[in-house]
Amino acid sequence: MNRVRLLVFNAVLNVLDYRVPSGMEIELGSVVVAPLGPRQVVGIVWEAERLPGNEVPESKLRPLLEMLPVPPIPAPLRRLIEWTADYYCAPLNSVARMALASAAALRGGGTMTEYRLTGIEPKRLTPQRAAAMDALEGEQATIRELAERASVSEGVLRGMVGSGLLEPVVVDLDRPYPRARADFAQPKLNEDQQAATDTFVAAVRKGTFAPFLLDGVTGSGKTECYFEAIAEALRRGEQVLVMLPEIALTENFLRRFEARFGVPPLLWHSSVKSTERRRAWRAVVKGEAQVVVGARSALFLPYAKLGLIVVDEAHEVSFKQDDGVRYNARDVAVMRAKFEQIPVILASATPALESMQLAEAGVYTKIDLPDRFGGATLPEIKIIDLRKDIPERGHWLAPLLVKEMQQRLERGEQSLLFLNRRGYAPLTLCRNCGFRFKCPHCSAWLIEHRLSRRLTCHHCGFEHGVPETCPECGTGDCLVACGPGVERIADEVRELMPEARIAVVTSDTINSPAKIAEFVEAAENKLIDVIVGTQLVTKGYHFPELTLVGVVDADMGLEGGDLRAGERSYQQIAQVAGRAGRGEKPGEVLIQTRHPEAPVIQALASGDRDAFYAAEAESRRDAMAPPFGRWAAIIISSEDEAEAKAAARHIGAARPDVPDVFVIGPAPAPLSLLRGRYRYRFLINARRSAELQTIIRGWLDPLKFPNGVRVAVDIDPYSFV
DNA sequence: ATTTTGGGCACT
DNA sequence: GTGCCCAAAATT
Repeated sequence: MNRVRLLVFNAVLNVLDYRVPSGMEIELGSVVVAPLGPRQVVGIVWEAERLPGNEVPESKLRPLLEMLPVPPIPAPLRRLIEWTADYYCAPLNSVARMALASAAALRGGGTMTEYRLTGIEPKRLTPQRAAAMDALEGEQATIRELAERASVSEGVLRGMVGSGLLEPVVVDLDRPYPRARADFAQPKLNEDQQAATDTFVAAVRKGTFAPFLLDGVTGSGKTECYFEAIAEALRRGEQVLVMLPEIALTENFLRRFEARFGVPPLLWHSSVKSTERRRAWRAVVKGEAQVVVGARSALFLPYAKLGLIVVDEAHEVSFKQDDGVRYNARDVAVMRAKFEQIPVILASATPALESMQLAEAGVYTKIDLPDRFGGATLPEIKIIDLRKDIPERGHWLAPLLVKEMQQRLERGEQSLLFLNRRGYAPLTLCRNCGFRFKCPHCSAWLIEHRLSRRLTCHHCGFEHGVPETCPECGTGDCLVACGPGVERIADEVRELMPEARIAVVTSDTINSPAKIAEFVEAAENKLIDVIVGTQLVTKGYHFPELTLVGVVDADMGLEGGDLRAGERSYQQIAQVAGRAGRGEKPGEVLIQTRHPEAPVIQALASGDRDAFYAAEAESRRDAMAPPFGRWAAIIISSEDEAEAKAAARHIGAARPDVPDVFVIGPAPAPLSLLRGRYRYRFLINARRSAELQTIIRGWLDPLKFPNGVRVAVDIDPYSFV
């Protein structure tokens, strides 16, 4: 090869031609450095169609500068990147970027200095040093990380190095990870689990594309089943990717994984520190990383020999990325398995309708785990009609629910209240003049947080202290909180049951692995009577003494006109209901609603899941929504409202006139101001047969926009915001 | 996205 | 002719 096409990491340029200098041994997928104008860029040697007669003349080609010492990006991953860019109407290089960790990781090698306690017992200690000694027992990390962990300044630690309390340790950046052992612990499986396991193990051995939908009720032991598939891949020396929807779920997963395989898996998500990221990336590339557990971004890593993909909680909406490249990691995972020719397991207690349809159509093999493990029974579900069983004024818990909670407290059992709303109250207003606290950067109210005494925007993170007087009319003591959040529900429980020990579980309070571990330990040791939590508590936890789940507001998720609102509510409530009665004692679930007749609520109460899926499928068919039709959104945004509006009109004027494609808009997006950007939106509905992506590309590609305007295409949108 | 270029224009 | 600003073109 003396001439190559290179996918360069530059915002608007994708594939450029370069000359290969003699002596440089490159192949497809090689990662190289190339000159671009006066600067240097990293690129991947790409196989791309070359239009005959349209070639860049030899004289314009500049030579590649350097080949980076990493294995080439394998062909199946290059095909996946192309498929993703094509399907989601995204630039090739922004997809490809997700396959590389950082520029530093590409260079590799080297060492760094970490520090640990020497074990010397000092005679006297300053309070800061004493705190550090306590917090850093058994820890080894960089000064910066240790300082963060011990909540002291870096200066304190440097002082401790000087007086010999901390010692430096030189660490190899690429040091290997401890090996997982496929047969570390023997699993105990019931008959259904064994059958599922046998199927998975056979599929891993066969090593061809095989998508599975592992459909098992909460508590049926799905994890144990796919652990055996992982074990088989490990025995064969293959790598495994496990995707979890939220970092918050990993703590529980890590413990179970370590119990089964003897070592923790590798973690890959956005908050993994850069040095660890780099080490993990290099281990992934060399095939040394055996099992990688991660969020969406772990999907595009260049595994050397991937043998299995598992997507746990596969129905979760957070697998849909809503910024940057808007892809659905669950769907892309299946495509990756296809290109890699390996099995993929989608596990869920409440599969997405799309997945169910694909299973029915025979595209996915459906594996059922109908019973709870160890003889535990599914909880009994009852509906509380809030129109009849009315909570006290200014309260949100119906008398019946309160009575049940009090019984649990007397029996020494635990209750869980679920409300998917952080903070104390979703709206604060002035009783005197009606002023409402609004985010200056978003069209949204500020949410009051009593724990941190701040008003916060949940979209952009804007924060404001709670003022004494109304900023509009100046009246004092006039601000009233409207509506409930988990903090307010916790207050209500405190008032009703003063002796109860209450834990508020939201991303505000449980925001680190240590805090999660602390909470889980407290709950397991019965140091908590009532858990009040957001969606954070709906999954993954197993508390044997938890026998009552109360859903504070089952109607909340149904507002907003989102296509998947019904399904999402069903999944969320079914998941949180699954937390009850996981031990020997049976569980009970109380669902508070103002619409007991709604299909979602009826399906939950009767336990008739099939009826719910059938009803949901019918309403999707009517809306021409997936899987019967297709939706896409185009979101236009700018810091300048007029500019955004003009760009939206510009796009509207060029709308395609194609049969089977219906364009709605432009209209201000539901959140018309988000993070300081004004937003307009088109919705596009198409028949399944329509070439939706081709039509959208043909529509938008010829258009030009001012610099400050961003135009984003969202194929199969989840959030209609 | 960033850098280079070239045209138009005021000023010397 | 020279410097400066801005828009347009190029980047392989």
